Amino acid sequence: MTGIRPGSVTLKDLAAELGLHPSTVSRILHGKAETARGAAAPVTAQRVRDLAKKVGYSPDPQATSLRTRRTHLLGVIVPRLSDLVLAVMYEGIDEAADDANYSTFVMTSRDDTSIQRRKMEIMLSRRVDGLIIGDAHLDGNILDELTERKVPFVLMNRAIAGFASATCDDTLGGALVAQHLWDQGHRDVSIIAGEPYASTAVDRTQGFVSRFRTLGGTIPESAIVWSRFDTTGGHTAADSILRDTHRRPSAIFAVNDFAAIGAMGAANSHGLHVGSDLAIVGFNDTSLAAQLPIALSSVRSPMLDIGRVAVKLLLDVLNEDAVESVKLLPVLCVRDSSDFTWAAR
Amino acid sequence: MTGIRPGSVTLKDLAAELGLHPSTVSRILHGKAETARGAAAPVTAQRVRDLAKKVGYSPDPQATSLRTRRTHLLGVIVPRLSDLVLAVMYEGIDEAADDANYSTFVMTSRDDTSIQRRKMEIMLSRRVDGLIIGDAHLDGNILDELTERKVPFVLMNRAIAGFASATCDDTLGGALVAQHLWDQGHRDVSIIAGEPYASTAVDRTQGFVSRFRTLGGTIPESAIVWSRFDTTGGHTAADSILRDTHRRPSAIFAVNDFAAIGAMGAANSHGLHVGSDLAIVGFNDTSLAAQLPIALSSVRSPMLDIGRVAVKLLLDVLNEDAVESVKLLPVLCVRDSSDFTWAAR
DNA sequence: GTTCACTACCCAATCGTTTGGGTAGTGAGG
DNA sequence: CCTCACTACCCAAACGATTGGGTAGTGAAC
Repeated sequence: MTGIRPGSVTLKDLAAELGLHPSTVSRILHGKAETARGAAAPVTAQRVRDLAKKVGYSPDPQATSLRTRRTHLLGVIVPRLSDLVLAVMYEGIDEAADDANYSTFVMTSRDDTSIQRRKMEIMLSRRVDGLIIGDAHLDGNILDELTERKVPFVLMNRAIAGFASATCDDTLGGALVAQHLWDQGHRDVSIIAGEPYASTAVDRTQGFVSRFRTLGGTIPESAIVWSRFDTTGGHTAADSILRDTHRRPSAIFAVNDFAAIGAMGAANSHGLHVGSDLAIVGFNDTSLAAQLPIALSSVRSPMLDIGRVAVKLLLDVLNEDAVESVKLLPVLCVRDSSDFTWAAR
Repeated sequence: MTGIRPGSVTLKDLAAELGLHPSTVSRILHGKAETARGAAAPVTAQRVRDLAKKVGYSPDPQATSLRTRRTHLLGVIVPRLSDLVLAVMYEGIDEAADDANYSTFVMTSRDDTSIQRRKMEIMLSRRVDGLIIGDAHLDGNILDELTERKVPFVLMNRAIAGFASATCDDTLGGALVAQHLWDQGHRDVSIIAGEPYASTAVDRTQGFVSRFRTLGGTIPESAIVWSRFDTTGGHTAADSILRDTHRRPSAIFAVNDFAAIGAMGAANSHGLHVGSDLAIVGFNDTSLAAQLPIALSSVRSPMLDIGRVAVKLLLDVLNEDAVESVKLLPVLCVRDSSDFTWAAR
């Protein structure tokens, strides 16, 4: 690293220094093995590589992609990075992209479809090679448009039928919780279901409901409360559930840890002790769950891997390989917030 | 938006369509008012703009920056995005950058100086216009190197003497907590101090200690425990504090909300009720603090603004304006975890 | 002593913009 | 009529890399 700043030295400089033509230097430094072989004598090649390293040559990505029409840039769009779940997935993306020599742009949409559109256009105008979409809405009309415009993309976290995606098996995750709560003796349960436009919310809820019914339980429609994914959303939802005097559930399944934490707060203010008076189970097993004053049961979803897989899928799309959606397996982690046999009461 | 994909139509296409020269079109579309005036007749200018809009022309950023040597790209480096504090700051950056027509690259370093170096090189090789550094270590030797290489950069969140930074007034924040705990009657306090290489940790601790001593209190060295910034770090630190039978504090100040949450977990397992047996105060007032089963007192730091200010500072540096570090004001939010007058016991 | 196949290179166009420097044409002033 | 200052443009050379297509030179085979 002798160059004051990368970019100070160009291919032409190297060529001039060595008395070669820039094209020759280019082939040596960036060509595939075969091209490089044909391009220069081994000694010359070595001289070039040595000098390049010595002066800290690094190719100008702008120039390269102007010519090649490839930016080695991936666009990532998520609702928000202040949602730990998405942040962790993004860390997975970042790692995988880095390994594959790509860089990523990440933008946030706050789950607002017009912002979503705008940010996507920004990314496309930056000429990203492809898009990882982490904020897909179930009425995915933007996606059809992208397909038509031949923009390479894959979905992450949320799935939409007909598009390649990297997700957790949310239906199974919901089912695991239903089974657990049923086994613990809970017969009256409510669900804090999340946003109805997100497949994560819908699938987890649906997985829960269908398993619970299969086991012989009943879940009235009124027991399913849609909500935001954050703590205040969970608080509000739980509050409305607990205020209903007709039917007070013995357990609540929140499709997201933060909503679950909000629900814990609400339970508290209703004078209920989480764990003994009311069971609560979350989803994602974020790093907080186990550390809470009352440890939260949660379904662990492989967030980091979801991000990594999303990159892999997108790279496959870019290589025009066939791609299949990937559903990663969730694991239930039972903790104090739901580890209490209700039947024993 | 008629173009199938942005990038399909070029300046040359527009020019050909209108029977003009590309340079004329360029001046009309991208020139400053004065240049544009001299470049074309108002009618022509309007024709050009109309066509550009109609066919959805968007300039190729690669070509532009190849020529101008400006990428309109800002590099951001933070320890991790899965730390809510940094994630929120990044959202502030993203907003401000967007407003100023810049895009951002964000990379994570896990506070590892060698990764830090590597990621910075990646960003520089991408030719970012400047860097926002959110993971500065107090022994900031990388920074001297960057200065020497004439890389424009500013610091965020963590400050280092001699470099422009956007931070919270951490010393004051610490002092606020000291005052509060003292007023509540606490005389035996411990500090979960965070990582010693981070100015946030050091300044908050120092601000606390010096105010507490000014008030007449004593804080032995052994009452200050350095730790990681996350929940497990806080748990471990609190555990070691509470296990000490010689001296059990009535209050703990954790310089970070997550560490505070970990400390709550530890208090729990020691059979202490947070709020009445032990006061705990965190820092940053993340969105979780108020929602926890026992609401956490915390110092609110303007995280979003810190991000926004960082962008502003960096843009100033890029414009070669003089820049001054900015310290934003923290506000103490008292909640159940410390709202109990000790003196009344 | 041609022809042939290599080897080890060079040449020039190209990607899409920007920008310093022209230059025809027009109308006014002297 | 000539000069002068505009106006409204055009021209061409960059920026740094890539890539299809050369071409001199060498050694061997026929």
